[in-house]
Amino acid sequence: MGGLALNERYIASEIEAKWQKVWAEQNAFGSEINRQKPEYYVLEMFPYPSGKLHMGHVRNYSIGDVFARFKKMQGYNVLHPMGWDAFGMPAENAAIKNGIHPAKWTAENIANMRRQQQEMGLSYDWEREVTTCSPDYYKWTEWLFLLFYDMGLAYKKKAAVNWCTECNTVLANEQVEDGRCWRCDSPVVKKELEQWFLKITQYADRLLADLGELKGWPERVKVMQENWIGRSVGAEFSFDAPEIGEKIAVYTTRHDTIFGVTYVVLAPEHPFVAKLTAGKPEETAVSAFVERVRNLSEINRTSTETEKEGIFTGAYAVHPITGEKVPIWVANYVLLEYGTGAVMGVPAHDQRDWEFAKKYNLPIRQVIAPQGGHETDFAKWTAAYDGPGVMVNSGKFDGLNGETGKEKVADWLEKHKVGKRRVTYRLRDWLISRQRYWGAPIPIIYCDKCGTVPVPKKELPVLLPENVRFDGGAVSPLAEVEEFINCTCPKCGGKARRETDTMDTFICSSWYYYRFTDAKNANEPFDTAKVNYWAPVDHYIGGIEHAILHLLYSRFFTKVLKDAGMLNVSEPFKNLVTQGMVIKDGAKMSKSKGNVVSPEEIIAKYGADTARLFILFAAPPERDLEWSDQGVEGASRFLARLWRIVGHYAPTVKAAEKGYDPGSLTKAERELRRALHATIRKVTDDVGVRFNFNTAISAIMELVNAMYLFREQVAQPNPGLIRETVSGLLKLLAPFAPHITEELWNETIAEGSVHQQTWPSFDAEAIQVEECEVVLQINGKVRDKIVVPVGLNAKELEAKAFEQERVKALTAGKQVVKVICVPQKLVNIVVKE
RNA sequence: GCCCGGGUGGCGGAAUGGCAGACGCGGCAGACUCAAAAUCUGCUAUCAGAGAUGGUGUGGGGGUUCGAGUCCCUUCCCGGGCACCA
Repeated sequence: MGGLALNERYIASEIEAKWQKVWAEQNAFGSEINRQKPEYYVLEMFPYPSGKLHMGHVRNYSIGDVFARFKKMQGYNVLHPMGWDAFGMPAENAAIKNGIHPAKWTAENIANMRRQQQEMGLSYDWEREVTTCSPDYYKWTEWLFLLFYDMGLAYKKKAAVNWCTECNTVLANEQVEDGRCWRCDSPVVKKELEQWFLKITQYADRLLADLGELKGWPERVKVMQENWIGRSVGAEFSFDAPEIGEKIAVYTTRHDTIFGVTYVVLAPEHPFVAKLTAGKPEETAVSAFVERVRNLSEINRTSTETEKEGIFTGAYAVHPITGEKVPIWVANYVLLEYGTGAVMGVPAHDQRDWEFAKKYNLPIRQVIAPQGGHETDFAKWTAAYDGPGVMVNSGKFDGLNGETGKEKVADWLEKHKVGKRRVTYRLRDWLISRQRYWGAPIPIIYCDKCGTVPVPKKELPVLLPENVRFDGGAVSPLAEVEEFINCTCPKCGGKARRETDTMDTFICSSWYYYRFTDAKNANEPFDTAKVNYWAPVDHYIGGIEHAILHLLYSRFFTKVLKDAGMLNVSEPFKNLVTQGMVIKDGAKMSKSKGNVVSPEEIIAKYGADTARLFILFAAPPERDLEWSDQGVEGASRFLARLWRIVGHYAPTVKAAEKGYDPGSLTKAERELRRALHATIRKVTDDVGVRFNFNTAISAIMELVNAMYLFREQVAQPNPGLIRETVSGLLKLLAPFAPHITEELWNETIAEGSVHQQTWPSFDAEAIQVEECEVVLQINGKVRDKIVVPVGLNAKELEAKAFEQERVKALTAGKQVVKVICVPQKLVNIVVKE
């Protein structure tokens, strides 16, 4: 041994801090545009600065770091930045609870988490760090809001919106889960408020269509987005309501059942309800019903369990084709926000309508003859039939197949100008106003004379005032700051008021990955040439919880920015990895369950390399990962094993000349060389193509095992081969365990940094084996194995198989029906008794 | 209800239609040691058998194939998403 550190035990803490310092001093992971190299942008979803890292973060960053380091070694110009999604409720809650200003609380948390990330040995370009709550960032968030405003994509409207009673703010649809707030889980109620929206619905078709381009996204994320956008193709047409001189528009996807309409239903909030009942005996009862439904919580209102309830308005509508008079009802199962807020009731062919009609004794009329084994006797039906079939009782449309019928009915509606084809989306516009302090101010001014006036771009940013009161009240803190509210109108110079709502923090995170490409630009959000060099993000890694939220918003932003000419990509993230959760004892780690393992403690005890290696080895990235203390021990043991074997060979490597004659190797040496090159091939494929790190690591473990066996067998190995093996091994492991490999590299090869090396390539000739084992099967069961020269063809192999004693014995006296020979693999002999 | 995942040893997990269980954990044994730890080596799906060996085995049932964890049909269980969206 060389009398170096390698004589001693592997102690992670001694080497990790040393190399982290060296890398920082050398700015080893800095990035700049270099058109001589292909670029590669690796990004992990930036965190909310909650205060300290949890295991989910460790997993997220470990995965990203492997990609970044691997691509860099492969010769790519890698961008791998990190930043902070720093606006949001927790900072404000801390202010209310502990009296710390959100800015201070956030800054302290960032400092701590950044330190923890550095202790993980992550290869970030810290020069590009962005913090969304910093004025030089949110200036551009405000600027982008104005861009949307100028493009007609930001508007204010009064609407019944989701209000979280706990957070005291409104929420977007995407942020309500099962009628509860996505962040604090408290019930959401509807509130009628005037709020700012972004017109994401205008991009619904493109957001849906372009999902097809995202070959590198997990199927389930695409499906979730598809469901969320919820495209449906149908028709809109009107029933005359002669009593009030209006037309009631309805939307349906089943216009082939139009002759089955026996009533029309309005949503309780529909504007015609009051008009239709005015002065009628039903008026009092209807308005009481409407009032009762409107006061229901979101959970009760939208549950499928809730019984269908309704009430007759006393008014009638005229069927556009038959001229028939049908009653107009109001019911709780019709939603104002979707379609036209009114539906046609076809109880025979819609289960909701069926239940409703049964309950209120409304007529049920069959207009579709079922196909495919369904009960054809209408009198025996116990539920609506919504399957395919042929139109009946439908006048001149009788006999048409439903699908054809839809087209004919739509043609008829369009020809007679009572309706038209229409595509509807479930997606709603994005509500972005938040009645909170800790967010980017919406740069809008209200003037009594000029109305709504955008803040001129040269006056940005609208800064958050520092001195505000945090009392947790229902009013946003900004609404109580007179100096903030009072301003002059940019148009007329008169007295005016500022908007006091701030923006949803998902706005800040919808464009941060573009800011990284030009993080310090003081004149615009980012330079177009720079963004076009790096974008899109080649590999994005984050949690599945953003399958819709952040990932949908970011896709929307990207399309708008493209339309604005600011960049030339239409999708932000080329490949997406949605990592699984880190669980322990069968449940997600959480304080309430008491099963939290602290990354800080693990790193202190075993080192960052062990933590990273374990978490990458224990499961493939997409799957949930069960935490195992013993598994961590195993990872640590492997690194110590690596340390010892490389330590053993360190003097050999140092004394070795570069290069050797492969022809001079002994059999055992050839075998080691084969193992090395096979490992290079496998790791390259697992990391670069399959994104499976656990199998890559197991392959490296096998190589180390092979080296131990080799050491037992060969006392005086070829030094050149040993050098090649140690060098290759360290390079392969470098992306996973960057510190120990750097240390060992420095103690053996000692040329620069292992992380600056070129990724090894395998030698096809080295992987060639002279002999291989072939399985001999009789009727598909393995009966023997033989070792044969690789070159044997099927015929030779078959002959060889029949020479075997066992084969002779087992086929004796039997008729050989067929023989399947797969060279280098197997021989299957099919025999008959 | 609809749509995605997923069910493989004691555990985490491997297997381009070709030896199921790589690698790791755990367990057992041997070497080293006065002894232990650490380390190194070997064994470790299950049943029968002293062993050679044979049978069984990837949630269940059926199918395609010389050959199925892998493909097809069907069914059960677990996880997730959407859901009064007309």
